[in-house]
Amino acid sequence: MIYLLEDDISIQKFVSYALVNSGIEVKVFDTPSEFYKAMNEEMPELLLLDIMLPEEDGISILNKLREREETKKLPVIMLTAKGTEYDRIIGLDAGADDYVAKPFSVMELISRIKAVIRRSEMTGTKKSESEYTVGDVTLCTVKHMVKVKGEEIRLTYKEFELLSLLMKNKEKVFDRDELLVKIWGYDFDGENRTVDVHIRTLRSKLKEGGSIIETVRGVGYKVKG
Amino acid sequence: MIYLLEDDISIQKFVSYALVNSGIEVKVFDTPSEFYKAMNEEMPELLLLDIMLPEEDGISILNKLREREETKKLPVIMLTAKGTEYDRIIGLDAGADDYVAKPFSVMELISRIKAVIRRSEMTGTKKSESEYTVGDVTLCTVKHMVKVKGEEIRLTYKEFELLSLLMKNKEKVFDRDELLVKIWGYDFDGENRTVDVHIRTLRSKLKEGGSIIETVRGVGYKVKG
DNA sequence: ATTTATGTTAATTCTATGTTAAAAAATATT
DNA sequence: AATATTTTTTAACATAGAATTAACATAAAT
Repeated sequence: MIYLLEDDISIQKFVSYALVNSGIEVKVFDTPSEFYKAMNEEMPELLLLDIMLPEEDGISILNKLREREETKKLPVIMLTAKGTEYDRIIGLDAGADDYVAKPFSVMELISRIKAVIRRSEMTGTKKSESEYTVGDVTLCTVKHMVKVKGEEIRLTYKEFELLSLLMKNKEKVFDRDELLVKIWGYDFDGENRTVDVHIRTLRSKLKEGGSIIETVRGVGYKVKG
Repeated sequence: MIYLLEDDISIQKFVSYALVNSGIEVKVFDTPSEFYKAMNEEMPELLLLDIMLPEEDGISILNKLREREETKKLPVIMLTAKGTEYDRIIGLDAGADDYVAKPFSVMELISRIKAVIRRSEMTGTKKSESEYTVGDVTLCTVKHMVKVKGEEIRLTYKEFELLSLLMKNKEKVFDRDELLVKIWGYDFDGENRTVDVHIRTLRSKLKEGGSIIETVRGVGYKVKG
């Protein structure tokens, strides 16, 4: 779950659309007060924080977060308007994990988000959330590495994303179009049999471990539970 | 029950004809106001929403639906005119579950509808909606899996669809032609005894559980309640 | 007892997926 | 910038598995 604190509606929509379609859950807040309320109920994995906001400045919000023990290490990406705001941040900033200048592309944002989360998983103590094991196969999102019976397996980006999505949702069946949208992105318009080929290389690279990936004929693929 | 909000009469006819013939109930609305009224009375399983509408834009309707808690997760498929509208959607959209460009084929629409419903069953927290149990038999649409007394049973696509339809409507008798239309599609032109063979393999795969499927002589089949 | 509907089986046909290799695209290297 | 390397995608072909048919068996209804 990611929180987005942003008052510009068109950016809200753009970001939430992009993220949801990449399989990332988002909650959007217009105002700092709404955001603070939600923070007391559920902590997000990451915060996308606009600098210019009603009520309270983004930098001030970030400062407050960094003061409190619970939120000190919350990954934060700042959304900044190009040029104008950048200089100001440098002087005042209490340390966001990354900055993305508007306007930004979907792909850029997603890859930044993933990178920040990966880094923070590394630092943070919750090992539980970064490691998944099914049968002989262990996947570690932090190290971007997969092991089968202790042996390291080199996977490419797409292979890793695919295995990771399936393993994080073991038992759940994904149809090919769903996989394309979540991993390739909503704007990919290629053959959906591309998925099959990746499944094939995955299975073969995983060797004995490849059997955790099951074909559900007429539907798609899943990892057995 | 599916709702279709669409002002173009020829598309209304085309879609409702196609769906009704595939055993899917549809209610058609010309205008947003009629649609909103109906939404207060009965929630559909899914909404087919045209983008270009009188009174109010389809995207604006979708946004409103996504704001309200009751309709936040309503599966929505947008009907778009080819090319022209697509770009616009991407920027503004609050997240439809799928898009189908006009003109579309019946088969495509139906398979998209089924996929979206399956996926949405998965996401929703109501486990009740993705799991059905009758006697010793439990069916889970998300995992595409059936268990009898805890033991996993491997079913093929048609077998699964058949059992799933019967279990979701337990006690209701389906005649063979009805089953053919709902599972095989309106354009299947084969023997209706094909159903018998599938029932046979189902019963035998389900072992003791097979007894939940009853023959109603002279009519068809049902799952007992 | 005869007819009719359904159960059962196995051969045939069809389809989805597996598999491979080459082309295209992206990245790295010189 | 040019070249080499790796990754991704496409397309073609092979194969396993599922769907369908047809024939025969059995049980229910009249």
